[in-house]
Amino acid sequence: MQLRTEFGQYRLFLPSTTTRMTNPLILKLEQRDQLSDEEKRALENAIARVRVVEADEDIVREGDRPNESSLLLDGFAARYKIVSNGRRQISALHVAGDFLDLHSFLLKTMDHGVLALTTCRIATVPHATLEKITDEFPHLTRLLWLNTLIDGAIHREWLTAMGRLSATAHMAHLICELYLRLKVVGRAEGDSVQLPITQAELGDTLGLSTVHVNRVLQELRKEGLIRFQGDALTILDWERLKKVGEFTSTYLSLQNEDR
Amino acid sequence: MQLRTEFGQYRLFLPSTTTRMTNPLILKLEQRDQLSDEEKRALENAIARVRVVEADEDIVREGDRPNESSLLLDGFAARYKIVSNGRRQISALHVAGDFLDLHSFLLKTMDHGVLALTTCRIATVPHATLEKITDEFPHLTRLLWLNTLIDGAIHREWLTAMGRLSATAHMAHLICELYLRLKVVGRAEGDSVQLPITQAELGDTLGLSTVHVNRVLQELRKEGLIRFQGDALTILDWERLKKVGEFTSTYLSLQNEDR
DNA sequence: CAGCTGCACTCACATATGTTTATGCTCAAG
DNA sequence: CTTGAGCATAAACATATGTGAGTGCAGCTG
Repeated sequence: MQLRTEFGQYRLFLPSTTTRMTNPLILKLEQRDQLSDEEKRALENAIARVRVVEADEDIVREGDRPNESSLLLDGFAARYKIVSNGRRQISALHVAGDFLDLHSFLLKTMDHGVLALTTCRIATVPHATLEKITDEFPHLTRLLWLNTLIDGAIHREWLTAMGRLSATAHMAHLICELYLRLKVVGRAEGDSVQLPITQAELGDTLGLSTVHVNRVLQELRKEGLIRFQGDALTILDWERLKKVGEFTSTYLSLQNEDR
Repeated sequence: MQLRTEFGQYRLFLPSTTTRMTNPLILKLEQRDQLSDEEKRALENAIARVRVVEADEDIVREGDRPNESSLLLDGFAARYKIVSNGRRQISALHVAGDFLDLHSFLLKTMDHGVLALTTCRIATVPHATLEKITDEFPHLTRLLWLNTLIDGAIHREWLTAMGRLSATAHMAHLICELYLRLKVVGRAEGDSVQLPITQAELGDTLGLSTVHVNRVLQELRKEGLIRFQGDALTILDWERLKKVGEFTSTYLSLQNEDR
């Protein structure tokens, strides 16, 4: 099966029965480096409480100065900004295991909002706890930093796709990325993932109109690259999809290394 | 003078005679938080050597795994990526005081190249030294982290501008940003900055063709918002330029806060 | 001072993507 | 069983931006 090759090299540690129970952040970090038991405990203990946010509600608002950061345990969320004529741009899509606003720990003021695309389970980590972690756990601090660096790498990749790829290629690129990111946190089943995102939301992500999103998706379907009905996205031809989207996964840092 | 209001609130510490001598990174960090003498010394000592890279040469290449990070002391540099048809996208522009690849400390493999747009003076900081700093100076570590977070915030802002603003607004936005960033490190003289960037490079930054960059610049000139001859960029009407570019400076974190 | 070279700038024309408006699903609510 | 909301889809038309080809200037270089 085509996907085998892509994933063989990442050596995913995904005991399929337990993944949904494991803290997806730990799952994600362990993909990139070793975590000591003490570090894992520090992370688990950092969670002050867990809350649920319903779809289409704001998780954080632009202008907020939160004193805690939100870790997404389950669901899909988006960082977004509204510009003058009411148009919206989504600058990041988040899946289980992602910190939604870890940067607010140091940036202080939110320069964008974060929205729940689906019902979201969210763990909150007080900034005071993060400060304590940075004082006491240098290695864990580096891994949290790494987390934000990967966000940055994804932003750069999106910029490139947005500026220099066709709408079709851009969409293919995004699909490749989301598929891999979901896979890493145990949210893929074979070649399929649940992707509960409307075409309008995809448009706001890619900087396209909904009409054009629709055209582009149909092209990818017609080419036999994907199936996408309801929430179920299936990759039909990974290699060709990668090629169309000019996708290489380097920027996701899916390698386990000492950091 | 119009600019007074915008800058009054940032309380810049810029003894104009000394700025060019001071390490611009320290200048930049002190805009955002207090640095102890010990921290400043640690930063100064982190510099292993200073090198000069000529215009149009690569500073780091895609695929590299550097064991040191480059701090730009003087000049202009760009992070870029080439896509299949030879088109190039610039995902970041860097000025004095910016780390060009601080992220390579933790990401390990460069997923993009960094290019000197002009002759660049570059200080190199070994990753081993950065690791030592993260082990011994938690607060300084947070400030370095902050540095990469601001890069991320700029990426998000560019994404929004690229996806949802017109070419003209996008250009205005970029000009506002560059002006402020140069001002913070003492590279502005009144309403003017030296901006030695060609229209082709601006195109690669904004995701536009050179022809359209030219059209857009002429529009901004015709509107009386800027003057831009040779390398000299002058802001003629800051308030209107901000409005056209829908620019707000929050994302640059120009506030001094405890971090 | 002749001849390049790199850039800014132009014009005519091409096209990818946006806009507007409408239709028809599907699914939940009544 | 009907209604309505939210989406995906469609077709016709509009436009912002790209493409290709060329001009002219300024500053090097020999």
